[in-house]
Amino acid sequence: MTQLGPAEDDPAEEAEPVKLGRRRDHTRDPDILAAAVDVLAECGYDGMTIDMVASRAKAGKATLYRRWPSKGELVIDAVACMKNGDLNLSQLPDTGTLRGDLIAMIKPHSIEDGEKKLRVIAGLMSLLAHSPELAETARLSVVEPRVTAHRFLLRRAIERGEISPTSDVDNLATVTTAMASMRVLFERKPVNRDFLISLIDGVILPAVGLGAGSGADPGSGSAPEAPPAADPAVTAH
Amino acid sequence: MTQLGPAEDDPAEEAEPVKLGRRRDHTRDPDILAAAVDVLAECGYDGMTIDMVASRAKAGKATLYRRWPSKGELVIDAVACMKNGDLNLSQLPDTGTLRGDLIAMIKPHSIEDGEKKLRVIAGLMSLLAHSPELAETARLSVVEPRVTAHRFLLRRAIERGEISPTSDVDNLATVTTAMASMRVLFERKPVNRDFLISLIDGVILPAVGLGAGSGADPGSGSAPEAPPAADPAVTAH
DNA sequence: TATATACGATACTGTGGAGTTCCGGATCTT
DNA sequence: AAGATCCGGAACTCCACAGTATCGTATATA
Repeated sequence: MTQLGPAEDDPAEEAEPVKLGRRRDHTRDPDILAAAVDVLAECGYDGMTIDMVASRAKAGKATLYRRWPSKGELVIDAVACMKNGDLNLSQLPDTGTLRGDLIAMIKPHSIEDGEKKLRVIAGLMSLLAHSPELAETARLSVVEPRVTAHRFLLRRAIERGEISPTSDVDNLATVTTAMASMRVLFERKPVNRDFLISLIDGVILPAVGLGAGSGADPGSGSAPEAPPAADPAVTAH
Repeated sequence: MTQLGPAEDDPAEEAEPVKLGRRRDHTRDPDILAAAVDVLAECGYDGMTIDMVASRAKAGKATLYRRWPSKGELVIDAVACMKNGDLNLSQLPDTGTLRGDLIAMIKPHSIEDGEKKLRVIAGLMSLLAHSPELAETARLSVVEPRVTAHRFLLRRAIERGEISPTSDVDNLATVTTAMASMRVLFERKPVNRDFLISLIDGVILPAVGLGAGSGADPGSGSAPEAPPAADPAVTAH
């Protein structure tokens, strides 16, 4: 419904000229939505109270209800405003090799961001079953951008001739996000760099025929940074 | 804490001889726990009320509180009693090939069972962050048996010499469960036979060097049942 | 049959939180 | 300065649900 952003005016809402005293500000929206996301990540939907969000945003409870008709609507907006910024296809890494691209996508900020978003989703997962709208919003905000990014990198590797065009792009593009979700939600272990590299070298690359020999070091070592053996176009290092 | 089962007596509880009228029956426990699991799968932890469980089990609310001190304890027992039966390692399929074993694990009952258990976990996922005990119980009941089964099949394929001993067994054993979870919880699509086969032929087998040529049919076709090309020991068909 | 217990049903209490209302102060417009 | 509106704070109502208590009944022992 509502989109975040510093300030964005929907002209349809300004139809009738309001020129009295102060105009409709709703200038607290970003703070409130950010507070809602924080509380959701920590307490989940049912553990979150309107008072928590209000006090964390240093706002009055009435202010929230002036802006959103119910707790549910607020949460929908909060989830929607999590839609990722740092994953637009136009500025994904382009190192010349699939492995280089995948490694380059491992950024501490992105990992931390992803873990928090997963915790938010975990907090309202019981609602997703009964609210298709919220479920779709959550998917579009959290998993879809990451899967799309991976799919883009895989497709480019195919066009480059680096990997086979019969590779199962759709499934492979989802593997990393699925494994990270499993790790955060069920195993409660952090998604660190070593884990992601073990996925790349132990699952993704072998599955597209780029395995080092075949398969890889069963990821537990400290720094399995060594690139695979056979490589059609190694540009870096 | 409490384990399910048709009837199992903890001798420690029978210490003092109770020989009056009727003995401690608790004969309704299985019905109540099953009802709790059902309600959890449909409504989640916060959506579930004690009255729902009681009425679905055709029991009185007081009966539940005679047996469990609180809603939380009941839920812990309900989750614990979901621990799988049909996945003990001693009777996993043994077809002679990894692909045959993986395909043989696709059983409608097992899929349906798994989806329901995932829905239960989804319903109390927001609690897992604050209750390590419940989180571990859930993991042991739902994901651990499946991952262990896959790990067993992969290790056997290594011993058999069918796949490379450097295969990333731990990650690959988790892939199917992780992808199925993603599909059920986020994408809200059913885990059907075609999807699981596309995982086997598009991710697992290629990753261990058993891909058909390399990669497989990007799973959308109706019956991609054709086994891969090179195969060291084909016994079936 | 007499006794004691476990059970189902139902009424009850207490509490936490959603949503509402009101008010004083701050801020912008004119 | 005067007017109008938004905000933060705090009090309030209302309700759903956890947990308790009571009672009649069914069932098993003796």
